[in-house]
Amino acid sequence: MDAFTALAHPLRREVLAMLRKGPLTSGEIADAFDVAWPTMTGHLTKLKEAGLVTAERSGTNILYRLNASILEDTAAMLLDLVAGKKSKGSKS
Amino acid sequence: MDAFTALAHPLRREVLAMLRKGPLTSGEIADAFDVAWPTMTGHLTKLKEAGLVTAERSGTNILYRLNASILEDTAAMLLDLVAGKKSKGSKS
DNA sequence: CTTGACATTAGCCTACAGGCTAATTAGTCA
DNA sequence: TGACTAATTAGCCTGTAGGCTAATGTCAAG
Repeated sequence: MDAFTALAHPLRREVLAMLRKGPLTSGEIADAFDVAWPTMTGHLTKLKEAGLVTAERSGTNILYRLNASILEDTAAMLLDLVAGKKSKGSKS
Repeated sequence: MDAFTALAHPLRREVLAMLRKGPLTSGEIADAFDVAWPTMTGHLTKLKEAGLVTAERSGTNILYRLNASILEDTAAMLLDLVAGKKSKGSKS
């Protein structure tokens, strides 16, 4: 799943906003929203596939962490649509 | 349809890129892609609902025009997710 | 190795996106 | 008016996103 598609779902954008403050476990994220746990796992998997987050085990928990560079890249692509810049993909 | 969802489809992003250079008719847009005319109308309608383009009659033709401010706004929301700014709707 | 908590996978269901063809509306011109 | 062109609407079909429950895997503790 590409970043644009991943960002299309409001819940996934809210998850990203949560992760801004720091990494969180799947349980903490799922608990913050009114969805079943497997549903949240599905959203997190899509965010991971899009490269917007990274996952890392921490004992029994799994920490999800925001990957800011992909978001910045995606925002840059949007601005390219407006400004007509040709530069693509050259990041970090 | 919100802007993020509208941007999720690659063909719609390509249409926006085309419109960067100036307004085009539905026919010109449909002709540039390998899809049936009604299919393109559907995409254009979604872009219009998202506020990303505006439509205006010009004789027998209908001109579609890019609405840059919504794109800029959307890009700003993405950057907000990264930077942690609370301000929304900051314009040029 | 069994138990208990955390998280994902599997399976199923409903709704809607996205594509097509055919029919309809809107506007121009003879 | 009638005909022709441009674009949309209507209707149908297929695939997949997004939700749930139930089952399974993974790790720490005893």
